[in-house]
Amino acid sequence: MAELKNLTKRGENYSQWYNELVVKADLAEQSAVRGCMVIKPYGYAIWEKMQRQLDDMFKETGHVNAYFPLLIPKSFLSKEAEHVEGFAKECAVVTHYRLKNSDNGQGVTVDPAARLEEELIIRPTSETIIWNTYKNWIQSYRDLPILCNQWANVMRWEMRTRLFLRTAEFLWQEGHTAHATKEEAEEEAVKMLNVYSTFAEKYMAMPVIKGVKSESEKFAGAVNTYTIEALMQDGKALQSGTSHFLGQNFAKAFDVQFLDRDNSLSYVWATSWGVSTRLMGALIMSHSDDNGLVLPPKLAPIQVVIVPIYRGEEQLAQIDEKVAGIVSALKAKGISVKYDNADNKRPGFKFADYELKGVPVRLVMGGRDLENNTIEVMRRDTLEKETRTCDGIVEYVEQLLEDIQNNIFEKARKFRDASIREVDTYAEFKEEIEKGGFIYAHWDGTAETEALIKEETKATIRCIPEDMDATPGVCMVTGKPSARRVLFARSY
RNA sequence: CGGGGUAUAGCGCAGUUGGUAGCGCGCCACGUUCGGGACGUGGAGGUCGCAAGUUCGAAUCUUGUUGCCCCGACCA
Repeated sequence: MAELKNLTKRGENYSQWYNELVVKADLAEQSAVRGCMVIKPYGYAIWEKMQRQLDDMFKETGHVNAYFPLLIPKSFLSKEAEHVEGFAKECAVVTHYRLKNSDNGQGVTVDPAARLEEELIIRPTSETIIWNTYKNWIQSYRDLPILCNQWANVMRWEMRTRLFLRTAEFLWQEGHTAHATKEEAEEEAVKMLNVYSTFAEKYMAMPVIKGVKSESEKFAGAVNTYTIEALMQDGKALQSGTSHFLGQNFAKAFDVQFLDRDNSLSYVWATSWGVSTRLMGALIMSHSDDNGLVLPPKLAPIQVVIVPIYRGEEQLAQIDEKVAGIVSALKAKGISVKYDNADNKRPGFKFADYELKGVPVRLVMGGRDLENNTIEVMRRDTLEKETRTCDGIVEYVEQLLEDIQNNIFEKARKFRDASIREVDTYAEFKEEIEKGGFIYAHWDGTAETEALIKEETKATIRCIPEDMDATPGVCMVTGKPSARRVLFARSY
């Protein structure tokens, strides 16, 4: 059992608070392997719920799952110029295929005789290996579209890592689609971005801003990168999912052409899109409070926990019996419920522990309740407690879970909305960016200005948002014409 | 790769002028407890990161070395 007390307050040191929370709530821990993470059963249970929901949504939009190799020949990676440029600096490379006993008799060493003729790259993303494969799958327009997704691990050798937010190895899904027309591919990229934003808002209860990345922030090898950007409680933005319109870049790099209806040969149009275990970090930093995690009911592995308070085994037996009916009725409604009658922890400990773990609803039954046919109900989002009659408790809890889901979304949305400010001068921008949140300002559209702003303020263009005011103006830095305001923030 | 820390029990730490290892939490056993993080009694657990050196004697001093953490550069 983790040490539960003395979780750092959120305001003091957000970074430290986040780290402690992840560890103490039993979600994950640092592994012995550099930059890698062990996702513990409780954390993985949340990820599994995310996976299942996303997978359903992919299926509904016509996608199928497949699996491609972990290792990518070096030559594949270098076929698309921008792509290799973007990823080269963070690739782990396999150079040998055999070990041998060390000469000094201690342990094993890499056998120099077993050097690979061509090095293999541990995938940082799978576009190249997949397009090398799609080449063989596609001859005619009748083979299109291809709508594949894969659930996989990838590896990016990051300098500095943080649990869930940036680990050297991470789990994700990556969709890779091939289309006959540009329009269809663009539509696909937008469609999947919408799947992500729906998932974020409806399931994670996390409001997001949809938009397009600037030229310098887009994916290496993409024509356009669509993104959902969320705001964390410390005022920093988090890119939570991306969908790329790849144009014909990878088709040209891997020579994937198809014969159209009119017998003309053309290159295939592509998209790719992904979300990762980073969403776990997003979830944690969107809702948690000083008592620990706050999980949206739709993703909570345990939605309802029931704690008995008793004197003596006889009373416990009575409570067990009374609770059993409630448990089975809740389960019948598809609600996941845990009855914790372990006798080695006292109630107060259990209360604190389940709050730390973000369980949305807690029911408590003690001797008084047994006499009165009542039960205490506590909701995690507001920490409010009330004692209610047991009659109709199942329906009440069912409704309460829905209320909590909506409430934490609304709370996060209000926080996010209040953090978006329009700014017209660079001086004002510099001042406002210190306060965190999103700044909506005019920019002349050049990479130079963007780089200058990043250099001077550490703020980046998070996206050119889809649903926000798009009237022209003048750049806050250079005074040159600006097509529209864009969204700035400091980010993870 | 730069700058700053740190390394002693599973975790968090103390250890004075060099004298042979300690505290809290956790863990195990038993008992009493149980409406917001219980208590008592007993117990298990450490070649003090690693390697040399100084010394009668090193967790402590010297040199080397390695790991980890924080701050930058890089990024989902």
